Amino acid sequence: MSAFAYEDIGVVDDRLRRQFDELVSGMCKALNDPKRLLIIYALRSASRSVGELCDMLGAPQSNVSQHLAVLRDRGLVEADRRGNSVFYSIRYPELVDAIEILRSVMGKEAERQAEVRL
Amino acid sequence: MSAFAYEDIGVVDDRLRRQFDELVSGMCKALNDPKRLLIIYALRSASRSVGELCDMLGAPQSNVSQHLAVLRDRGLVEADRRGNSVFYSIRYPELVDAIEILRSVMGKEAERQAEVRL
DNA sequence: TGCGTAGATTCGCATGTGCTTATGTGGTTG
DNA sequence: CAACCACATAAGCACATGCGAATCTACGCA
Repeated sequence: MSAFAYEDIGVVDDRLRRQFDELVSGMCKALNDPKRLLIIYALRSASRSVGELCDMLGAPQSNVSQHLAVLRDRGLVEADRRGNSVFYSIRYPELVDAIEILRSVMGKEAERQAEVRL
Repeated sequence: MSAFAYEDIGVVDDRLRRQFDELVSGMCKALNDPKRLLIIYALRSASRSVGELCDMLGAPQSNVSQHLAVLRDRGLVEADRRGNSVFYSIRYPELVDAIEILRSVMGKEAERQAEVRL
């Protein structure tokens, strides 16, 4: 594979590279955990307090708070204090769309793998 | 928050839980690395050999092969041996759509954070 | 002011992940 | 066959990440 092909191929430029670095550390990393996906899913239709999310997930409070911190620091969810509780809501509903695409791809891939095994 | 609220809230069932477990280990984990995103992006328009991808990413061959193994094991890319080289292509173009949604959300969030700092 | 509740944060640990170096393997060519 | 090429894989290390336990902070109320 000679260096002549470089022009045909195109080396990825640093701008795109940096953008994907940020994309991973900002969004993908936040979606890379089942509980965080469940949280986003739980907030899909309504905002919830931390206690409610703990009940829904069946996870200890500190754990849920830690996951919420990850989502909050990256701006994916919004915290709103009401009295003694803190209610969370998703800031970008499109996120759910992206997750749905991944779910659909996962479904197709599961089918394919089932076929292969025949 | 009393246990009475359970009926209003709804505990997430094990089915959804397992599905998100698989979603993370199957798809999200694969997308949780800048180089793997670059690989998918590079394969967006055409299939590429490992050597070409190495040139495009400017990464050592073993490293690229390892990333390709991650994508291949999860069925996100397809390997096709032609002579002495192996050409890879993406199996599900929708993946790029999902990535684009995340990119757009990242853009919005960057704007928002810039506003906050004013 | 003191107490109780809801939530956030810190710490230590076990586990996972990416990278480099080194080696193995399939296919082509002489 | 041997030499070579493109690629895959294994080993080891440095670093990140999720978790539970404990502690800290903010708010409401008597």
